[in-house]
Amino acid sequence: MTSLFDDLPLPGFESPSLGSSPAHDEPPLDEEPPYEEAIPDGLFETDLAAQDERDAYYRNGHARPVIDPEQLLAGMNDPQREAVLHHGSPLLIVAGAGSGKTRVLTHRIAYLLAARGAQPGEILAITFTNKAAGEMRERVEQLVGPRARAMWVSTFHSACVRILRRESKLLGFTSSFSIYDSADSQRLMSLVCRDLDLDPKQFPPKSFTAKVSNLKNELIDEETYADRAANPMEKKLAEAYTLYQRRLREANALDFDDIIMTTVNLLQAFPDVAEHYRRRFRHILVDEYQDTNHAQYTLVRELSGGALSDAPKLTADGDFVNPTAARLAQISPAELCVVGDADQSIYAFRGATIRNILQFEEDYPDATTILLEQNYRSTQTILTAANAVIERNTNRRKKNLWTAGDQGERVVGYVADDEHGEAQFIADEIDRLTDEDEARPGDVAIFYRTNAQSRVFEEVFIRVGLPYKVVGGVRFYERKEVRDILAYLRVLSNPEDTVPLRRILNVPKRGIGERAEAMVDALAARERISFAQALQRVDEAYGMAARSANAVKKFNAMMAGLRQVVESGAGPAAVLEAVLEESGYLAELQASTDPQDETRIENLQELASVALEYEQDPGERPEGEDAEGAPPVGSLADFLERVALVADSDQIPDDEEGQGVITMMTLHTAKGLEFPVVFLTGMEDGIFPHMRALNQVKELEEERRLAYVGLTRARQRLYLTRSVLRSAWGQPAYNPASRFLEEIPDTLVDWKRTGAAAVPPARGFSPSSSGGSRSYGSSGGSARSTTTTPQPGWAKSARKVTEREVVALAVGDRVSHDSFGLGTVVATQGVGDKAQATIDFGTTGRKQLLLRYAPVEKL
DNA sequence: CCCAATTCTCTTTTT
DNA sequence: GAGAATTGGG
Repeated sequence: MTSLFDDLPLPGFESPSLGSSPAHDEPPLDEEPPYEEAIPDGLFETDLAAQDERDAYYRNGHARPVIDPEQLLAGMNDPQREAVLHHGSPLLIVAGAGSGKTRVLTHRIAYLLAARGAQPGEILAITFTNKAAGEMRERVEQLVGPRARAMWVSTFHSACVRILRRESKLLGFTSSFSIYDSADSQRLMSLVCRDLDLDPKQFPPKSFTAKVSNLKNELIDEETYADRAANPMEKKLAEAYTLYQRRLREANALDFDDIIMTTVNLLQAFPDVAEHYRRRFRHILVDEYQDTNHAQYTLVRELSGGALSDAPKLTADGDFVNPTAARLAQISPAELCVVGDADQSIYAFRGATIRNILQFEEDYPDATTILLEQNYRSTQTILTAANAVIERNTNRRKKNLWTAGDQGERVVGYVADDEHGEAQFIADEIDRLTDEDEARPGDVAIFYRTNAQSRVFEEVFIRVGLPYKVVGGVRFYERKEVRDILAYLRVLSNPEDTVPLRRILNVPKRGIGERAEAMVDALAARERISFAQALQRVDEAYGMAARSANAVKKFNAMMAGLRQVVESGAGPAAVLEAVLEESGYLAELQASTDPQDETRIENLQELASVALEYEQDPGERPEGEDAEGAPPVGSLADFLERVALVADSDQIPDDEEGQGVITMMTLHTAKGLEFPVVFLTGMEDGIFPHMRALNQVKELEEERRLAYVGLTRARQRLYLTRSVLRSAWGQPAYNPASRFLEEIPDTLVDWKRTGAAAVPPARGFSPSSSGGSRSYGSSGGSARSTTTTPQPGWAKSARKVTEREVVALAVGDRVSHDSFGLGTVVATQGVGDKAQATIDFGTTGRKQLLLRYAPVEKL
């Protein structure tokens, strides 16, 4: 079957048209499809139905398959060719940015099928996002035809879900288990902490959630952790972890991290299951290997076998521990091919470990490494800039990207007075590029470090009328109203699932307050029944007001009615409609006068149309054993599973016909993509690199890799912008230039504007409003406006600061303090009489000072 | 006992 | 500036 989400159109996007392979990585492959006569027998079934299917397939615009192995190698450089041909030992492809790794991967798969007799069912290809999986499948399909559909090309998470659904009985849950996303996990952990009477100040549920996630990524289960917990904090965490897991189990649910960890446990605990998958998957390919965490690493190892540490387990007598283990040891390892680039590892914060790639050779002693350094994407100028930045990282395998192409234009730099000026410059520049036919909106991408930075761009772009799309941020599926309605569907699909049940209990308001809920909870605990069952027995709840009990009964009746709708065989769209009506949710929104509720209704309509499109085209039925345990195609459960694992990057607009839209996203989301024109914004110390990374070498290096990823996304034009003044969570702050800017050789950058006009306001901020933020040096772009020049936020407060002059400080300034002595400014915050500075006084330590009162002097 | 207004706290990045 | 926790009003 296709990867889980291939056919699910995402809100706000045209359905991707099949066959329009986004231009990526490489010069286009052979335009001319091979001859049909050349297709050997067996590539397609020969009966008539299959013939019809094949004809329809080609009429739909698919290229004819390439079956000539020689053609698969045409136009490749030597290392690429070697990577496609290699066989016999584990293969590590170190693929620099833009070096054609997707092409190598897809052609390798095609080659396995065409020339090495591999069956599609023997292939497992793993990527990190559904979009990447979909693209890979599509491109392989273009090469080898529809037989590619029997391959598993999917994300770690969907592949594991598939395995788990099939084997769920072994693990004691049903195949219809729910998947908790991070918001669900968060909520569940909050409930757990409350049950354990933990002081949220001392033991914040949020950090517990993060810690549990880390433990799972390290494959440490709750029992193991409980045994080793030493200090009070760890003991509490162990308690919470244990209860959290129990609650998940009771709800027949798994969280994101469980999906991987449980699959690993399954393979390790049941050798016959491991044997099954090892016999099945003879070729395992992993993309973005540098982003695998320990759990994912182990998963690959268990699936493929053959790692050094994977020696068969023997008893003291030298016998295999059991017959299955003996058989397992005899299965030759799968051919493992991993592709990655340590320089692009940007997910260490969630447990990815570079170790996996750096030590691949140690784990697999007979491994071969192939290095791809030739870049087919960017100009040499861009590559030189990127190389210069990444070279600052230590402990890194040397790698030098180069291109046979042009030098290209210089990188453009711009320093704005504030973030509005930055956005305005970018808008003007895009205007110019499109007017002069240098680029279409769809060619342009804007990257930033944090999602919050997108807002200003949106404001300006709306005003000047530039078409854009923000990828990520408050995601569609994380909007409150969408989650509320999905929670109804989840309860209908899995009645014991407590987290969504409690979410909807009083949404919309129906008179079941906190107290009533707590009483139901108490009843559940007393009777040792689930929350759902306790709801059905409200009458037994102690101390429940009659009014509340009635409200609960009304709720029960409403849910029973909805359940009937489900049992009558209605599809997800129809059920969703019934929920909107019967719950009163839609009515409440319609009655509201809050203009925000109108967008909420639109979002729900969007959700309804997603459901409808799913219902009309629910995708293909998995074949044979792949279907085992999976929810029936078209069912509510299947629909929910598809929406549960959607990622930001799955929503990136495909390069459609026409002008396209400007794409805005975080640097993390940008990985794996490329655009002719790229704006890297917010190049300021404290923004990028992020404040929290400034003081730690390791984190700073990860930020630098992130910068490297950003720089190497650009094909032809690269812009680097920063702003002198920027409002961050309420208060304005001055940030110095990003250190990454200084790491790029001067000669490569053409500064269109430097910070000259933007010296931080002089001492005391004498508020001549033209001082700090003048109108932008816009050069007659059609769409510009001075009205949005922010009335300097500090002007008002600055007026009060007349009695005493506030020292204007910037990061790096040396100061002297009357009692603390000499120090260095490490951060500044706020402006006017609220201006603060964090100052490092060496042995005295670090102090945060309100400058209005602090006796400091700038040196 | 429930709800609405008010006051706080956050924000890196994500499957 | 938004979302959650908290407090006072009904």
